Amino acid sequence: MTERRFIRRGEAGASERGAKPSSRKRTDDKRERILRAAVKVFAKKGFYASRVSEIAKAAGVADGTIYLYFDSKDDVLESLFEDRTERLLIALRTELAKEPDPPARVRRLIELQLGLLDGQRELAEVITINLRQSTRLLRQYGSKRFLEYLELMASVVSDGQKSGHFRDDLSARVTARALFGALDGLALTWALGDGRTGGLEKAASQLAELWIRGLSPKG
Amino acid sequence: MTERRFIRRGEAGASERGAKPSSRKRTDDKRERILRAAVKVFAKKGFYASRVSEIAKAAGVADGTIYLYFDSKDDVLESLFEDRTERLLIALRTELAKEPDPPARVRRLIELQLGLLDGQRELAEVITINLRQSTRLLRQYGSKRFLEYLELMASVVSDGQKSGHFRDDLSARVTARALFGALDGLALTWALGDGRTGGLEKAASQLAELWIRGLSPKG
DNA sequence: TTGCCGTGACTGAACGGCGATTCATTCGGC
DNA sequence: GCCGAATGAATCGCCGTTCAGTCACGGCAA
Repeated sequence: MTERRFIRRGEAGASERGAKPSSRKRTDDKRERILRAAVKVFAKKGFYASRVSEIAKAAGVADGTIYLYFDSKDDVLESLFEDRTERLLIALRTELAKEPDPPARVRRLIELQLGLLDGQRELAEVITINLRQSTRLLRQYGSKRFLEYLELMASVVSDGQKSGHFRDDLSARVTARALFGALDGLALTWALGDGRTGGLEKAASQLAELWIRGLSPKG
Repeated sequence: MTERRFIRRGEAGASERGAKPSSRKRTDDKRERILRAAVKVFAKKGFYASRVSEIAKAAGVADGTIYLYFDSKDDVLESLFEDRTERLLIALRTELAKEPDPPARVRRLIELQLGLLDGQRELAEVITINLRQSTRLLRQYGSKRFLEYLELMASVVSDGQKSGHFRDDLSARVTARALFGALDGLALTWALGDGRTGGLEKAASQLAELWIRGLSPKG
């Protein structure tokens, strides 16, 4: 018998004064709390070495509670990706729509992707490392969000080619994959290394310079 | 876990240092056979989903035999990586030593790394995916072979900067990480995708073009 | 207002399967 | 016969998942 009672409801942070009276709904912020805890735990130990009980503990819920919100441990990881990648894609699409100049779009793409991870070392670690933990997840994603992502990058390149801003002797798809890899690799080494906020920012700027010149037409 | 490594003199391959006459009677090429089997199995199912018994079966040995050559399942992956990366590093160093022209060295680097994987889809998969499976392995490697590798790449860049062949407004280290990422990402998508022999070759050529121009000085 | 239910979110100890590792035994060359 | 290599069935600890209970809350009747 544990003595201490768990704080039921999210109202621990009492700010919810006049909020929903329907407090006991399962749709609390519990799900999000679990996801956040999962990021921390997965980042620290990796998916397979992480115990469901650790996530539960970090989230401040009981082990069983996790299964009220997710089907399985796998599902936690999967949902995490789904959720975070979705956000990233939306942000990218919105931002890129505002910028017509191809070189500037490439720069924006790079800055956005790295900028979103900067200051979120743990998330960066989960995304760059754990994505590859389960082949299943990767293969599955390989045909959904991930490809969608690559597609977005490739379109930035091919648009630039069509308008004559970029050389056209390169496959947009290959270029996109390489760019994705470059960003991913940078994020990975950063996450495993110092992981200091701001570190990625400078790298982003340099990388943009490099790619823009690399893509420039011969003239 | 285990820090000590038995170097069980699997003299099948490496005619490296101190080529000992094959005096070991029973120490066949078993070690190498196990490693080869591990590549197949890991590539197919991923490290964590692979069973030691499966590797044993694929290698044509008993489960217990694996523990005569390796400390643990982890050690199999680690040894695999150690072994294969070593070969790659040696090949790269040898080849790069022959080539003095900086742009050509970059091209060579790219062609070699991708060329070695081309036609070895399974190995590519293990290296690009499974390397990230255990954070432990990755972190540990992060300070050994992996850094050695990045160092090599960075030196190609900084040498070119010193001689004035490359622009010097980029950090050689950042550039190296990005290049590594680009190669890794290309290999990854290739391995997960069609994985056809020859596919990487064309990509390598394009990537080289891109990077060489990206690194070129303002001119 | 008070007290009594019904509901269902939440809990966490216990279960059960699984698979890495072990080790008593066998094998085969010298 | 001796010795080390090889075997593979048995072990055993671990951890994802379950589920029988707990209890907070809101509703409702008196």
